[in-house]
Amino acid sequence: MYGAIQSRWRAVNAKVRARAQQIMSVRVRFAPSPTGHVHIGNIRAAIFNWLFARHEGGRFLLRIEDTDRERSTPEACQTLLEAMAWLGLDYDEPPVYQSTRREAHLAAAEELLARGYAYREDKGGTGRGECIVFRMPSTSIEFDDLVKGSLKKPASDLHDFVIVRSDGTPVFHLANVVDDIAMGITHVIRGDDHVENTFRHIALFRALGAPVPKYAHLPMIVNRQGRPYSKRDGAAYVGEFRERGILADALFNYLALLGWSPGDGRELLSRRELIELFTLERVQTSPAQFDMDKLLWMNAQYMRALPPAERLAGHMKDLNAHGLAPDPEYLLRVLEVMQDRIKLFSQTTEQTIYFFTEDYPVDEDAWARRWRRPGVPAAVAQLRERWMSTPFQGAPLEATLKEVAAAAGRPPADLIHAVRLAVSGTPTGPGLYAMLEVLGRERTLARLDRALARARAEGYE
RNA sequence: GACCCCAUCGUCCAGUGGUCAGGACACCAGGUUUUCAUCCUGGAAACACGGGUUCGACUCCCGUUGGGGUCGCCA
Repeated sequence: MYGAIQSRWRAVNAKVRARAQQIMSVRVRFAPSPTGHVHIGNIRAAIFNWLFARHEGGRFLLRIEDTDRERSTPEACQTLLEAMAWLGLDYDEPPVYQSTRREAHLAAAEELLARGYAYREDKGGTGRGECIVFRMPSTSIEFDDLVKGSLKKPASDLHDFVIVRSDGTPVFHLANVVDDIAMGITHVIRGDDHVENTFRHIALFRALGAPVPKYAHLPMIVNRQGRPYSKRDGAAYVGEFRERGILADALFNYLALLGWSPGDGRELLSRRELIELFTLERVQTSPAQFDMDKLLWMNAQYMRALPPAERLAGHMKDLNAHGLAPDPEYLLRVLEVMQDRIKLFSQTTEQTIYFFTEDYPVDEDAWARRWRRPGVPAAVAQLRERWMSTPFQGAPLEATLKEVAAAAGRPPADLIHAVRLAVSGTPTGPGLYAMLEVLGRERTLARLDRALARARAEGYE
């Protein structure tokens, strides 16, 4: 008997909890205005919203605030959507285009008017006609910011503001709040630059009879001078990072760590781990300076962890973009000897050009430095003759070089560097013998012949 | 100017009254290597300043200084 009551109570209780859960379920949104490029500060806000939603098992929504018809072109929206997709910021409901919600915004304004929360006015007698002004309450407004703590504004600092322009279009504040209500937003996670707006927004929520969401204001991403990071400070838009060959996962990981950390020192975090660890409580209160060096380092970590096929594709793409289309098998061998030397896909061609064409740049200073040494050209000439019949593999090539060097009474390094410059044009790169193996005998000998001829022409011997 | 926010190595973060103030990037040195990159080892490097509170402050409070944000019929 008692057990039955208890189990029934448990069932009811579970139902109540489930219902409460449904009502309270987290709903956040990213609400950018499409401008044709997506700033890292904005996308970082999107990332935090996304992580929060995923961590809480809530929903992440997208609202495109395209009411500024000047900038909000279809292309700009497309850029935004592409950036989201590239970073894997998937949203749980179809995007809401704010420009389609004008009627709702104006209806809300009418309601505020009807209920005395707003009034019509020809502000300052500008002759522009009547606009609708929201009447701020005569009491102070206070709220608990999830990252900044308690924030308060006395009534004396709160001023009435326009919610519908004299041309009949709704202003940002009105549209933003009306849409947040319609979308059932429970948490507003946005940039620091919105804190002042929050007091107005809270007043609007109340006047509209809607529950006020929780707020979390993120510190800004700044430049070396502590000012908001802009395109003048380097890559600032998502598209630029993508073009430079930065991996989406690396950028995501790096941005997640700008203003937040799990607290245990871990930095290389998978998406899964980020979701699991993310909490607003651990969000930093002070601004963070963007550090490209660290992003580059992180990108290198992600690159080497990439599945081989994806790595190959990434490098191939850059080569293709430069008009090169090497055989995948051959490219694979090149990458094998290049090891961790390429840190960005976008630098592939630049660093491996000599593997694919005879038209590669030569570091003139290094070339002269290596070839002008007396006896070097002659020794290389001998080496070239020996290599005609040496099995073209690392060990024998190395043995031969050392023999020739010894016979010429020179350290092997002298020949190694001279040969390196001759066959690759650059003083840096993979181990010489591995490089020669990939290049093959024919190309190697031809390049040595050219170098020898050049040395002769320049009077080196 | 008014209102608000912020303040630990060069940078990003740990640190929530008692620590030799820790990690990462960058930097420097050494090792590995023919070079470069990687990798390994080591090093230099910070609590803005001044008052309190306390037996004891990087940690709490106040002020100063410095930086930033907001003050639109932009979003």
